[in-house]
Amino acid sequence: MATTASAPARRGPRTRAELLDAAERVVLRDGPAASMNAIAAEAGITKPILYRHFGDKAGLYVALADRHIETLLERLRTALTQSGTRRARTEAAIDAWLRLVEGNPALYRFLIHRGQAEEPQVRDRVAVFQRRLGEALAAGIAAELALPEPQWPRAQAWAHGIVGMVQAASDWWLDEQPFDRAALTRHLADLIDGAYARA
Amino acid sequence: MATTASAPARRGPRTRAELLDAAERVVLRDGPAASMNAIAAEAGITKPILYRHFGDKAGLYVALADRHIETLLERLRTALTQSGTRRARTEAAIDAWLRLVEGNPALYRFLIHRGQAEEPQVRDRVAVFQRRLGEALAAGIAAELALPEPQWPRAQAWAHGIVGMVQAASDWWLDEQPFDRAALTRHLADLIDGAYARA
DNA sequence: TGACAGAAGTTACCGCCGGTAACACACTGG
DNA sequence: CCAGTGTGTTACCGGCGGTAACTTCTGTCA
Repeated sequence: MATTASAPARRGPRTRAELLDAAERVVLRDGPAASMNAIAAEAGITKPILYRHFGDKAGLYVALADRHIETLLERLRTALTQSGTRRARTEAAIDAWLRLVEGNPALYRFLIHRGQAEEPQVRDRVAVFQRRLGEALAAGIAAELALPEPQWPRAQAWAHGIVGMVQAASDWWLDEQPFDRAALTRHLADLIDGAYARA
Repeated sequence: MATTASAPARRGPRTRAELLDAAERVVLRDGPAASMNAIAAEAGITKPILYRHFGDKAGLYVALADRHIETLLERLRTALTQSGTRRARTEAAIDAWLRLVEGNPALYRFLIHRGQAEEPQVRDRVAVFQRRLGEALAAGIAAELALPEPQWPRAQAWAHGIVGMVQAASDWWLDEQPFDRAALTRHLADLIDGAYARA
């Protein structure tokens, strides 16, 4: 039916990248509840091929996330190691994150909001991303403060906390938008800077 | 089979509380992926009764969450309004949260970690809890700092950020446990207190 | 050129899920 | 005695993630 003479429907192999493109389109359109059938249809193929490529749904989602995670981690590391004041580094790192959030909320929700969850395996593997963010930030903080190794756990606690802070504030801000991105960056940097203690 | 003469299997009505008890047992045992069938079986009944009581899975989960949310919110409000130093209030609020996390990780994951998610309706309604935490904290901060109304959004940004901070730090800490609860409380209170800026 | 290995892709199925329709049984009040 | 109401059941629906088994195409090498 779908494959009449007028629609040759390519028999050749799809590349992994093409499949991921299709999957991304569907996920960004339907949210993380996107079904494997829908993704396969979007890619112009059927389910078993997806499973041959990615193993299971978790594998597909991880592959999807990996395309963006490295980019973002790199931007954060750049922000964290740039020259200038510590405050500038703080703001640059937060802003790198908020730009992603503002520019593509659907992608953000997919990446960090572990939207799918159903299967524990998916939750765990996607949660890894948040952990990697935290570890990257912990390294940045330890370097920033020149902390000796015994104090690393403290830096880790702070780092994972800060990642969660920016993430939760992003969620709230996406819904409410009471001010622009730059203002949120400032407010969060203020908080990390100890503005609450001084207020 | 399961209902032989030796097991009369009660024909009388189950109360809503009994059903919630059973649901809670299953959710804490199997995680948020617990199926309605499993919950019904645990309660000694069958699915349609659950649906008569709670409408759908989201309804059951909300009812389940509501049993604990008010308690926790009350504890937080108490901590936020107690007398003493600001630092003491900060630590008391964080510690109230961490006690729940440490005392019943499974319940914590269910409440805050929006584990289920599959259906958007469930996600949204469960996410409401985190929002309420944030709003309660925002009120506390606005009161603490005697902020005029125009500055409330700033307090909200901080509050929702801090809620996320404590939550993310809890997640990490539950897995790693590099120090005890009191130390985590101190570290997080330090961060809010501006220790990073002073370091 | 042609037989063939193997990748690419399909159909058809499995068990389970959330959710519902339709029916069976007890208990009460008129 | 019987209707009505609430409690429970069985049996089903469509759709999900995932898989087995088969077909069809394509490139390779004698």
